[in-house]
Amino acid sequence: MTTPNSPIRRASKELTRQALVRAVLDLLADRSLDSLSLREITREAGITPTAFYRHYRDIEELGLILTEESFRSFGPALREAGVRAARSAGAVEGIFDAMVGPRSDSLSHLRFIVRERDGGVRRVRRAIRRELQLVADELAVDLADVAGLDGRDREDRRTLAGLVTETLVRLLADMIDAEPERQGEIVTVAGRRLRLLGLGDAPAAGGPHS
Amino acid sequence: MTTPNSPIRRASKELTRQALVRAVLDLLADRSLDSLSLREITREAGITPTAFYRHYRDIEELGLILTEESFRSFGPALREAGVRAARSAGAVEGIFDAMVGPRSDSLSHLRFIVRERDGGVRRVRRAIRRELQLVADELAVDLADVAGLDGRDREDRRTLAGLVTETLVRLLADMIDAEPERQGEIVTVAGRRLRLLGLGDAPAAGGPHS
DNA sequence: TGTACATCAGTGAACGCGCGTTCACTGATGTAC
DNA sequence: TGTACATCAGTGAACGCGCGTTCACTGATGTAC
Repeated sequence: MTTPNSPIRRASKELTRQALVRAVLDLLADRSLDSLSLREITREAGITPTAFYRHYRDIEELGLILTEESFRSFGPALREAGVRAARSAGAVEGIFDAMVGPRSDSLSHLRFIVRERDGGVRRVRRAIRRELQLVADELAVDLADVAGLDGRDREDRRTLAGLVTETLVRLLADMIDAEPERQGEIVTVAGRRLRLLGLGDAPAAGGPHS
Repeated sequence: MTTPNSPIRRASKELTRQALVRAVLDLLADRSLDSLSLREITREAGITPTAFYRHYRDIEELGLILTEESFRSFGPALREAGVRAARSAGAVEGIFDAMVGPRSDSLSHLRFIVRERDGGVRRVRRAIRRELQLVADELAVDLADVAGLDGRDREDRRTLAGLVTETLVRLLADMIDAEPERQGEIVTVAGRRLRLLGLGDAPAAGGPHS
């Protein structure tokens, strides 16, 4: 009556789930979540359509899982990028590479978040917005340790963190489908925005480093 | 050999086009452009699927027309809102109502722009981004007339205009599908962001009015 | 260790349906004279 | 003003296809003893 758990079965099921997740991330390269068909996804994942139901009720549920998974890597990376940008607005040049380079999935996670943040699936949209809010709030805490910002009050740091988060997300969103020759300009604009927010190498107290 | 133009035929064709545009705007309430089927759109517009081809090659082309049309009303409204916000960050409270109230189509235009800005149709995405860039650039020019900002240089005003535009778009995007009880908080956050940008009732020279 | 049974991820056939696009057409509107 | 012809937005039938979901099934893995 109780045989649900076992190492091999668990591992195998987890593999299929990962295949489904990756299939959606790949298909999302130039599509949006609510335009994907269940058959397309399972075809890409290498299983039959029927098997999908062993894992998720529908595509929306898979989308929520994807949100969670995407933020597991993207969340901390964005937070870290925010701190670096706050320390030195000039650091923005390396942020795109830093966020996409390390793990090869990062690019597709980023794309998923950007695409579905205002996309056609309400629950996914909401989940993404909530997660971004959390990242901004955590960043606000981190900012207390940044030279030049330690004097501001908590509400002020939260507002600043929100603006930094938005600026970085926009930077990344624009970068991922810009032609290479336009990427320089996008980075420059983001740098100017961060400086205008009074970050980094600004006339505030303390230099750009520490 | 030459009978293409005539008042009645033109007017009738224009009516159908408007019906198609409105159909897409309505369907986009909780969907994204690339998930709509041609048959759905024509059904909603009250014509046969075949008739669609008398007007547009495909849905993407209709999406580009929609972008143009949406910005015809939304563009100037956003620009105006930017100026008002720059004059007084407190004015942000009325911006959502001001932008959605006057013309009943405004809400759906706004939703279209927000949803498809990072959506699944590349050419539409690009068109929307380009239009938003134009609005921000025009706003930058307007900002030269705002008390307290007239001293800044051109590049600085452009950067500021970009940040104001992003802040307002985010405000609107969050407002259009927030529960009513959360809308107050969203407006408050936007107001704080604008003040942090040094706008409105800030310690700059000159009062909020004129 | 060996055997009999239970679990359950994945299969493959089948269903009815909506899809995009084609085609030859209709009939109201417009033009020529 | 009347008539014969041209235009062209919209029609309706037809096509082959991929869709989501159901169902009874298979067979590898796990458990009891």
